[in-house]
Amino acid sequence: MRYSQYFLPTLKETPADAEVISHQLMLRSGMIRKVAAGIYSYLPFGLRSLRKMEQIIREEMDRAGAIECLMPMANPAELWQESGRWEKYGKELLRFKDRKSADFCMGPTHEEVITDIIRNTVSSYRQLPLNLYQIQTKFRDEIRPRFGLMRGREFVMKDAYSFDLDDDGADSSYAKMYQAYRNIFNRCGLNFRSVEADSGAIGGSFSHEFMVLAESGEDGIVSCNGCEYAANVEKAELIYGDIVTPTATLELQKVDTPEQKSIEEVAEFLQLSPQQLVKTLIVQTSDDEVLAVLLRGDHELNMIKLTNLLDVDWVLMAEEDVVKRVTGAPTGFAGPIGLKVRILADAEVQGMADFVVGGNAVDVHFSGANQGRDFEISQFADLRQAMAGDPCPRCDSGKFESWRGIEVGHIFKLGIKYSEAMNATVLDAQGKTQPLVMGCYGIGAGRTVAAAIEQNHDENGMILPMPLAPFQVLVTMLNPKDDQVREAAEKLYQQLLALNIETLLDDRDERPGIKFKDADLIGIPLRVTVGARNLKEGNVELKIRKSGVTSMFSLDEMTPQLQQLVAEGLAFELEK
RNA sequence: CGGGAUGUGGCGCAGCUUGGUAGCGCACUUGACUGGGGGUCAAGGGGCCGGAGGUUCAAAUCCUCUCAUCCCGACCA
Repeated sequence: MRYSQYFLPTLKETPADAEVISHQLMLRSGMIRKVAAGIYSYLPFGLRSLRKMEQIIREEMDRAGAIECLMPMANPAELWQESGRWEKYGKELLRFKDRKSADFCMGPTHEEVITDIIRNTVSSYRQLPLNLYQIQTKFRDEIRPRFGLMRGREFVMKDAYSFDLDDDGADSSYAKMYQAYRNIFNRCGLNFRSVEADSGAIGGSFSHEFMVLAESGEDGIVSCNGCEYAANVEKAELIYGDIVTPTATLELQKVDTPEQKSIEEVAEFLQLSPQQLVKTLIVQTSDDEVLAVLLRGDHELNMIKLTNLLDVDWVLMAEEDVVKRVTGAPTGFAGPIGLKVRILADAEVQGMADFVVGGNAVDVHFSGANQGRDFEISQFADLRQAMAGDPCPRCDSGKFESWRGIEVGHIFKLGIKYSEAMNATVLDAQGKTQPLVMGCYGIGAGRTVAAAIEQNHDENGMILPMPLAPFQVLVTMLNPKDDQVREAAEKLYQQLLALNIETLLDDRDERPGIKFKDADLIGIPLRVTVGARNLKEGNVELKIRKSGVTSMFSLDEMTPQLQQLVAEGLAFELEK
């Protein structure tokens, strides 16, 4: 491709509304443009990366035995009513009516459509197992789209759905997808973790997330430094061992804590560490219960664990007026003593004595508080979020390390949730009707490209790994008016094209500085500079974008050199 | 959905407090020079100041409403 004839509108300055680096660089490098909040156009340069991502996914899905299909964006309401999600999915489901006033929605995921296809076409266990996938545009009307392609409303996703006769079959399908996913992200050159995750709204019995490690990630994950265990902090199990509650040694004492509300403030004010405080969170549930949850001062409540423990649809922090009604004080001073609601506590609290709690009155706390003596806890459970330093639940010696991650893939074992709701069954070998056991498997294609940029950039621009780079080689023709330079660059360009090396020839009539700045910004892995200075010696310069290392080759040596580097950059080994 | 902020040529911004002919840098067009890290000079083109309503002799500027975008939050009691 000739730059002079290409469409690659780069920006010198960072658009004001782009916050994260991948968003900034994708805009600046002419990969994408915003159309509306969370809705983007892919310009040609960005589309090339997206297509490469899709192709890697396609190859690995095919290798794992999945079969590609394509389902529509517009879904009729009936299917969604049948699964119950027309009501349940909430506002993220964008609904609309056709000209006949029939209800439709934009598909945010396609369990309903695929299950409908399968139930109408598959009736025998002999047609199983089956795994169908598509790479398709999804629409989810997110509460808060943000960070460019990272959380868009319209986005390209690969979604796969497996159908098996029984649990064992489904587990095997799941394991194949797990491995395919690891292969995909390895091939992209990403630093990622596959972690255990909560299956959340989609439902199902177990699930894994694939997390690209990056500071800007929206998720917290922990991984063991001694074994393979890794999990989303929402899910990460904690071990508590045998906890003995120490004997109280202090009297309960009221202390004035004027204007001190947060744990940090109170701890600072009383010259204690947050570990010596117990915080009391007032929550309300979908069952309309209000209850209190106690946690050690430096710990975080894990809403998902709490929701699962209580077996309710949701749990929220109580509204200000509810807190006032229950505790008799504004937020900031809640404590367990004298509370009339049910009190739960994180297991860690069981091992604490003589701690500080809120006093249920403005500017008042209690010190020397003790469970059993001063108040009763109805249940202890694992309710907190895992953090760095916590002991691993799977091995003896390991400790958690914590990371931020971008969720680029998520796989679920669904079980029979959808097949039952939608009556998708087959006959087994005994002629008995069985509901299909399903799994579903998603990858955000655009998000993965964005995550790759988050992980691979420097102050001058992005440095996409070879497998995702829009072009493999950039040939920079320094002065197109110099015949020798022009001819040399053209010759090199033609040689590379003949070898099917994806090459961008910067033949623009621009000054060198502009070309170099753009080259760094768009981050093509290999850059060849053809300039009069080196050409006098018959040489051209190679610069590796990632390392910045430059080296000189004769015109004839350059082509095989590039060929080898491209091949190395694309090489991959599959995990077994 | 709650809180905060911002909307002024393609991009980045100033002007708004204290109303009085819409500005700067980059980009763009033409010409000349220049040619290894966003170059120089000269001459140009482009803006219903997000939208609607109001106050006023006069509104980018003040008031009301509205739309859009971004950030934070929905957890630290």
